Amino acid sequence: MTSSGDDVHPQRAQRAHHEQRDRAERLREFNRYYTQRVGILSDRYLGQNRPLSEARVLFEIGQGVDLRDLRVRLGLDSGFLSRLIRSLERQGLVAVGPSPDDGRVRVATLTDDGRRELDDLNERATGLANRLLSGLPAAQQEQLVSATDRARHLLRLSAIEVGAVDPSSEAARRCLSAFADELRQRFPEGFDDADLVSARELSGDAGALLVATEDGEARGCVAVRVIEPDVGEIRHMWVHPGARGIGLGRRLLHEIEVHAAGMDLRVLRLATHGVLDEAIALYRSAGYAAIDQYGPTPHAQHWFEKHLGRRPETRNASASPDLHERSVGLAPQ
Amino acid sequence: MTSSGDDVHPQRAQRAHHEQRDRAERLREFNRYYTQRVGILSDRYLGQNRPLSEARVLFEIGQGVDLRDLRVRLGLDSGFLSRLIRSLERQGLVAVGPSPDDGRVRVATLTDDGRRELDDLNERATGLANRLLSGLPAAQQEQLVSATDRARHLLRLSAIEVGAVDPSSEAARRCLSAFADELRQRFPEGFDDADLVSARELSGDAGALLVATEDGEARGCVAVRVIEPDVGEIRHMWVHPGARGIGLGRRLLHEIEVHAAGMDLRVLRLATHGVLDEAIALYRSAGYAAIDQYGPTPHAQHWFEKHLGRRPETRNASASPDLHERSVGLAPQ
DNA sequence: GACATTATCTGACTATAGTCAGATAAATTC
DNA sequence: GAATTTATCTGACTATAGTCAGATAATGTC
Repeated sequence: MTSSGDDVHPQRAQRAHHEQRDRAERLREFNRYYTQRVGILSDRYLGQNRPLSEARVLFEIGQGVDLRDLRVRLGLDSGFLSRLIRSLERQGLVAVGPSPDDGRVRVATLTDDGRRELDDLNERATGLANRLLSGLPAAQQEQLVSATDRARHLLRLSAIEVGAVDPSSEAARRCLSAFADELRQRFPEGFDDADLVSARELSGDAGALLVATEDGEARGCVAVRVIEPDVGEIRHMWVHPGARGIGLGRRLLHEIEVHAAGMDLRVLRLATHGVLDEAIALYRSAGYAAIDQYGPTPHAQHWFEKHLGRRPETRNASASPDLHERSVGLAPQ
Repeated sequence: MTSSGDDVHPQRAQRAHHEQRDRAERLREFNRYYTQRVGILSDRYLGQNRPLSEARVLFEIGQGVDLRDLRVRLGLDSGFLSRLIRSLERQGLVAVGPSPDDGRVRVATLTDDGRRELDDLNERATGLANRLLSGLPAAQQEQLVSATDRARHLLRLSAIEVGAVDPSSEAARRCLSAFADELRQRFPEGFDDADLVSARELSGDAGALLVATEDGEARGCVAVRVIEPDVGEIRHMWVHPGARGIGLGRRLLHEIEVHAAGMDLRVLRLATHGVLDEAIALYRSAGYAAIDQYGPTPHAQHWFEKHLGRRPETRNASASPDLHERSVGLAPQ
């Protein structure tokens, strides 16, 4: 599915394996330090006199929740949750009543006291975070939260699976129609579903469709279609609005390049609409060069091309950092 | 001690407060996501059939530890630890014996079985980290661990306290002598303690000495000395070898600038030796401009100067990101 | 309308994590 | 060398977190 060590040269494969092992150790080192020092933020320190599980439930209730949802979300045993809720009820922090939709389901809401308690909890958590930050000058505070933002985004990205799907499948069609819906809104001239590539053109040797899914939900797609011998065209690059800014576009582009290389394509072209600035910036930074119009490309004002090397991604760690950064696009998006 | 919101203009103070609040929320958001998704790395998933506390003890024993140290390091009740060790002993994973130095103290070591078990534990933890990373292409894996490295360094930096100390105190002298020891090794011509600024020149209106401490241990220092009306000289900038690469030099420079501004100094000068490249790079990126020699400065080949604005740090978030980055040094060190 | 399913609750358990008050023996202080 | 301190151990507790097997009532399926 993902191709981080797909390599024919044993030496390179060896090095890639080594690099990944080191990265795992770096991640573990972070985890050790973080849980030791910041575990405070989540741990019982927040609950003060309250068990952690009760505090967690209080956090999750918010505007009122089905106990059923709560159980699933927190992964709790139904008996355990029942008792937790009962205890919070006795403390006057939550009220439970039947759901209007389903008489079996019970809904928990915060009482005024409960809301106050939750505000307190939040206050304390933010206070702890602030105390942690206040040790640093503003510029370094900003660097710290930028780093944690970035890490959070990439952790989320790592939970998204990207893989080839049958373009005529229900999932594929749903994803493409969400893509079409968005283009309809963004293109001044509108967009017609007929401009989508047919399922036949994305199957077998003719092309491929990759779909990105997070917890089973489609979060983006990208397609490639053979337009000449050795030449493929990237189509339908789309990232769900709720998954933007985490590097999914860049990853999809990488994955489709790997897939295209696997189809023995040597050149990739693509056409894009002038209103899609963020896409244009992505293509440029991923090594695509502007070219003249190369064929019938509806809704397009910009055309790009990239020659795939033997390996679509240069992982040349021994080269200068600058070169590396440019070639694989380490620059922030 | 630290100056992140030291501001005379109420409006600016307001905004600074707002910014810090937002940063706290970003940190909390990271914490929520991280503990939920990666808590796996540290949590009971590692211990498999073993309670978390036993697994933690197993991790910490390593080459053999005093139970006394272990108790302090893990913050455990002595009775509790005693029972944990007893349980691991019964499982044949650790052996305990008396300490050769102190008959009261007991030392725990891993048996062969214990070592195997620890290897297993480590294997599993690295495997989990790898599984997490393997969802990403190599370039984005690298971005992720770079972000966590950076976050770890800055979290550590936030635990370091920087403050003015009496330059004739024991702590100050120890720190300065560590500084002098290092210069003796790095300067081809050697270094004489007589070249250190006297305590008198760093006291009262004449100057100041800031020391950075982590868990009570000195990790660096920096001094300022008034050399002309309105003009101060930065001296004795030093970061402990074990605390390099986390941004402490930059922070010390910032703190001394704030301190100098508080002494109504308007210009800061400094002189540095040619072999200290990393220091020279720091001064440049913090807005210091090279100048001609300005006075008797032993062991120096480079001279720098910076004019302090009313506020030594521009926190001008509304300016272009590029400008901001340049002025406060967001560039990686 | 019989039957299966689902959401919650209750009672009875267990495991883990810890706390606290002495007891004991070695080391340190005076 | 007596008194104090320190490191560990033991026994007796408590709190938290969780599991599991039914019981009950509302819903969905046929």
